[in-house]
Amino acid sequence: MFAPIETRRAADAIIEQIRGQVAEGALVPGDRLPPERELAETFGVSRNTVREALRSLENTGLLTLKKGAAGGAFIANDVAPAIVSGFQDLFAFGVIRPEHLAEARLLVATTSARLACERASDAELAELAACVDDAVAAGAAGDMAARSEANLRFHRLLAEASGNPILAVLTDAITGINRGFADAAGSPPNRQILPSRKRLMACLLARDAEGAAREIAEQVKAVERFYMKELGRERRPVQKPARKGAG
Amino acid sequence: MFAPIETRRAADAIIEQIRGQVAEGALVPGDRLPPERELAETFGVSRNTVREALRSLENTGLLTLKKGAAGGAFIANDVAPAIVSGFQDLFAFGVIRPEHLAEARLLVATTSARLACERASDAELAELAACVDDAVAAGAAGDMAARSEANLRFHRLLAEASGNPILAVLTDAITGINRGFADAAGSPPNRQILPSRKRLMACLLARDAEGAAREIAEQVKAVERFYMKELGRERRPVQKPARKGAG
DNA sequence: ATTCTTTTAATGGTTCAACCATTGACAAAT
DNA sequence: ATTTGTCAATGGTTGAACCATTAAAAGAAT
Repeated sequence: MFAPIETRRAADAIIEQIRGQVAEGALVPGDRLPPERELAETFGVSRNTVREALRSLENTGLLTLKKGAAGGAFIANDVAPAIVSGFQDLFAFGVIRPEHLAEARLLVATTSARLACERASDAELAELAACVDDAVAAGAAGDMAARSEANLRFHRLLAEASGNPILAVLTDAITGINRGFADAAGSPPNRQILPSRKRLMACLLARDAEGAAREIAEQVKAVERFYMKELGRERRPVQKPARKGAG
Repeated sequence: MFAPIETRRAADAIIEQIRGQVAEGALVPGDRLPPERELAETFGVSRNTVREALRSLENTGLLTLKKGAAGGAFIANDVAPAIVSGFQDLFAFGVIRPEHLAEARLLVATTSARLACERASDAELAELAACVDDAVAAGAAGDMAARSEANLRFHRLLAEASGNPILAVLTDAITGINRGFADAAGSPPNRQILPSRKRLMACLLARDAEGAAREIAEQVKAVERFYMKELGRERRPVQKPARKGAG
């Protein structure tokens, strides 16, 4: 007979409206929203409420807030970082565990390699080759951090060369979590990685999809084994700290 | 000689601190944060600033804010929806396009099917079978919406049965975007889907990974073809609405 | 005229104090 | 034992005020 009343929070309604405009294409990257004071009047809420909405949207990468005279809230499609940190959160909560990550890395890397073989442009192949050279140079110079960065960048470039941005985002997400491992375990030896990279580049240039997939699969597995060994050696029991509040 | 000073926003610093506590495991799901007024005093900022931070974190699914006497900010690992809406945003911005989605769907579904063959428990297999039955019943009753939901749920269950939550999250993300297609294009005919589902279930029960992967791949491709045909028929030119503000 | 400096206005960032709305616990009445 | 009323804790919202930053306009010096 009577239906329960729904009371939405004002900020959530604002978020929804802005998201809706973006989804419809009425707001495209670069567009500027009215100033906060004006939005407050338009929505009939206080400026603080508008700010809560804008800040949340900025936090998800949908908006960029710039202060100053020509400032304001601008539509930005910098959403990938939010996805990456979302996966990081899932890892922090233990929903995603290292073995899941390893499996996903293998899947994403091999798929990227296959598709890159079919679709990579000459420019992308050149960039990949240059990335390998960077890793070689960094390794020769003893700069392990730079070498590690180059190796991670290689995965990113490979995913981009696949032509599917979903793979690129996933690579970022996996890399974002993996970076913690790399910091804790140190870098795997170059003598394993670099020859594999050379062979992989040869497969890419020859458009040998299965060969490329096999090559990067072996390399990914080798790196995983290295991490597991290193981290297993100095494994600490899972932190189970004192819980605060009313758990 | 002098380095540029960094002026961080107070709310961002608070977000980072809370995220850090979660990442360290000092805050686990269910834990309750101190009340906003207390947090404001602890951080030495105003309550509004605390709220901006808490609202952003709630928006990303890391916190749940409950009002009332025993209310407060609780740690929640309900992060998956944020990832899903992140992918939806990428689609809205045109970064992810339908062909990317189709490719990803194929990859995720076939991988899920393979892994589910190896790992699915009897209970999970039973749930999958029940889901197929639901779809059959809904189709027989003419409830297209329920049938569509059951079909989408099948993908979700299959991904869960793979044992890798990353696949489950990706399935949610892809489904979230695809739902728009389903609404626009209507439901594909049952006579295509259901026999395929039966064969797939047989493969799962027989632990025939390659057979299962092949089966769901064919079905996914068929559905994609259906959508492309339906949407191509009544294709509208990409909405290019009037741009607001200073683009 | 050109260049440098100053001023000004627009805008986000933050604070404060207050009040409302909801919720759950406890007490009181039945 | 059940209902009802009261109360305190807590998030939700408001409005006004002020600060900090930025870009553009105005003005001054050359």
